[in-house]
Amino acid sequence: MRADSLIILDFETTGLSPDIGDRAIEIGAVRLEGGEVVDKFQALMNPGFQVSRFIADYTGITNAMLADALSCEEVMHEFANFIQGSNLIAHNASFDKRFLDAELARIGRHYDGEFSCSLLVSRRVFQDAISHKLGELVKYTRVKSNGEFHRALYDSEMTAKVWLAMLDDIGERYGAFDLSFEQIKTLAKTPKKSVGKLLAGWGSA
DNA sequence: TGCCAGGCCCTCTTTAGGGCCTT
Repeated sequence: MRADSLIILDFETTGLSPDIGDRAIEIGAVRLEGGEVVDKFQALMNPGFQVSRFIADYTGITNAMLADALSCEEVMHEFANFIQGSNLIAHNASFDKRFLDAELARIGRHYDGEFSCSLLVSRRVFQDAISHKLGELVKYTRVKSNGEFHRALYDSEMTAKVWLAMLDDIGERYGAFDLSFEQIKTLAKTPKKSVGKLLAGWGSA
């Protein structure tokens, strides 16, 4: 595992759960090293059935676009190669992890990284934010955006910028820099009221 | 921008209910 390589990923899907037949239709991801985006991955994928009007409207991904796309199986083999050796971040990671696990299980592939969640971390670091939706966090952190949300690569890029803004905020407020992935995972499950003490302790260590 | 599912988190809680997030 490369401690300095972190992949922020985002799926667009046909619905909310692979347990009821939903499939991935797009994957986007950026690789962060040393606080910089050093690589990107984006691909539409054909789920083998028509997506609903709601999903087409929500994502802008139409059935015509998917008709020319590679299959989920072909794309996910490429993506499995892309993420090997890196830890993973997603906004509301429980959602993306379910789809990643389901799509990789279909092709017999595995990944060796661990997940953490930018939503859970943001609820702890930005406790005064009115909302922790990705779009609202982009405004809160004053990240530049053209508003093209709900496409996988764009959302992964915005998540990466919010993620870096959170790390900057932790550094500025607590003097805690270069947190390890294990520290991030600890932060993501620490009770909100204990977060200040935890980060102050890391800052003075 | 949904009614689907599921994890997190809060509270008028824990033998539960409902809002927040993700598509």
